[in-house]
Amino acid sequence: MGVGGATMDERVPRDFETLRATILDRRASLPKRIAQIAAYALDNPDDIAFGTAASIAASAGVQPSTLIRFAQQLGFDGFTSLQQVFRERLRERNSSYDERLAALRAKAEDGGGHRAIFDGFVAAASTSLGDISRALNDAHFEEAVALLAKAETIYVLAKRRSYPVASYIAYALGKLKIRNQLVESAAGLNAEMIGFATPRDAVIAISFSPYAPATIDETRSIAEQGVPIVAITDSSFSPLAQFAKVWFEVAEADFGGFRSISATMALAMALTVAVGEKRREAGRRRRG
Amino acid sequence: MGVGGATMDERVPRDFETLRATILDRRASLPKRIAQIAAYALDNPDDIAFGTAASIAASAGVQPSTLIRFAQQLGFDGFTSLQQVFRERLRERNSSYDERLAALRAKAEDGGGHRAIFDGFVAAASTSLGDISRALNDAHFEEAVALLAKAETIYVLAKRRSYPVASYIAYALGKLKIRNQLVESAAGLNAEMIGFATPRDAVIAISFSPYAPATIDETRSIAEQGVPIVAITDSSFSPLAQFAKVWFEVAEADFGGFRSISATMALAMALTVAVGEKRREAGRRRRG
DNA sequence: GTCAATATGAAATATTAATTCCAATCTATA
DNA sequence: TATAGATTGGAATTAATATTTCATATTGAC
Repeated sequence: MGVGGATMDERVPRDFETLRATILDRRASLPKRIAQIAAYALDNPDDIAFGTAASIAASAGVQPSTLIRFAQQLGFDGFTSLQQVFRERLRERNSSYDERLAALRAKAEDGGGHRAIFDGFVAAASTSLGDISRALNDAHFEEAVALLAKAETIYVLAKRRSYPVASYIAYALGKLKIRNQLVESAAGLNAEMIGFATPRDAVIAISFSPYAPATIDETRSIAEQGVPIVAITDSSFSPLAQFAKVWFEVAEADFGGFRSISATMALAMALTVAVGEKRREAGRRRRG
Repeated sequence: MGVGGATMDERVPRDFETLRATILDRRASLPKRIAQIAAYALDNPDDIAFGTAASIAASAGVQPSTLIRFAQQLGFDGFTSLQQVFRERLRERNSSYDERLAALRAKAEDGGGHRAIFDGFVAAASTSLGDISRALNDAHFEEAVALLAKAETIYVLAKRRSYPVASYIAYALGKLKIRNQLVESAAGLNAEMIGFATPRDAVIAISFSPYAPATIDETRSIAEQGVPIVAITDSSFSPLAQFAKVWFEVAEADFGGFRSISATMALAMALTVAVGEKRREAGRRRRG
């Protein structure tokens, strides 16, 4: 005591890369069984993340107590805390942007200037794009495109935060000469407008939590008329999903309480252009 | 075989996609708390993979027993076996991510359906975000924020392709309780609306080549009334630039003839939120 | 080859987490 | 509105898992 304890400098590796480096560094000086489990850990990190001490020890051909000794030698206070590092690694792989976002948020909060706000929104947008790129289901996309391509008129339905997306879709459809109807009558004639839709038409409905009641109601009533619906929403439990023939789940990252809209926009643009494309293909085929 | 026991049909989902489909299928018939945990599970699959029954239940706002009932309703014999499915998903995702990406790229290249269109828009959006992140001038941004923060009313001016951005800004300003006016009268009263603006107000004008003549005209006339203008446009030669106190040049990448809009959106959101922030700061200072 | 230090195996124990059970509360129905 | 059935919350119980302990084996120095 008093003279600077031996364990004082034993900095416990908190991330996988540091841990890996530490292990490789000490490799030569490790006793046989410890070395065995060390090699196993670096070769099968996923097993360490999910297994139990007993199951891992068995796979590696050692006793559970050896596994714990290994963890302790590295400075952890037991197997459980060593395992955290391996689990963290898996999580981070999936969402490496989350930390960056958190950092930016912190910076923006303690007065990092307004630039931090801008960076935050850019990061949120990038994250969202990455997520949707991974999550989008090809088959659903094709199905949605097919459904929309054969519609006589495409109705576009969205309020509030989703409205900009709807107005963009309407603009792009117009450019592509695809008949469409943005449901947004200031005069409160939405119900009448919707009344004209038939099963030969189609709907793109967009709504995110908290779902605008008007969007839900309108979607319901148009679905009851037998008009097929493509929904863009943020959870499979969204009230929109139950009415839709096809739906897309878009998880937008948020910054400062405002969610990004980039992933939704990218999806909307892709849908629109793909529908245009499909119609051209179909037209070509029909003409010969 | 033959007699078909009662539990025989209870096919337990062994992979995540099947599980997901099963949950969505039964969604409507699930009791409240079970539905709550079901929604949480699909929205936060990683948490299910890593958490303990107690921690997950707490995050989802239910009792651990509810979590177990949920697992049992799906045919698992307990939480632990349900969790296996979520863990398996993570392992697979990680191990095959690179392969999947490569396959995707290959497919996109030899015209593998409409997915390529989607990927193209995601790529365009990412590029645009990267570009603006590098190009944005901090000083200009601060200047624009300052100018807008002290405005009595913020007028938002945009047509056609830029209109979705304008509607988003108007929505966000409204949420932040900042007085604003979206100039978009269907009745053709834009000129009159603009007539009310004074030098104590401010304008956000957005227009990209080919510049909508109406936007240019309206921006000119409002500038002549001495109202300060922040412009978002795509070139320093843009007709908007000459009227603006501050302007931002946003270069959006395009795909298939359609330009991305993500960078503009990110800038718009950042401007809006930063203005809200600045007003709060100013308010705090004024009050003490 | 002997001794001390270190490492290992295996079982005992302590801890933590999953599961079950029961009373209380809702919900739909007559 | 009374009642049966379903659902839920929370504590009690049971199962599992990590950790400790101690006896035994191995290694290296003299």
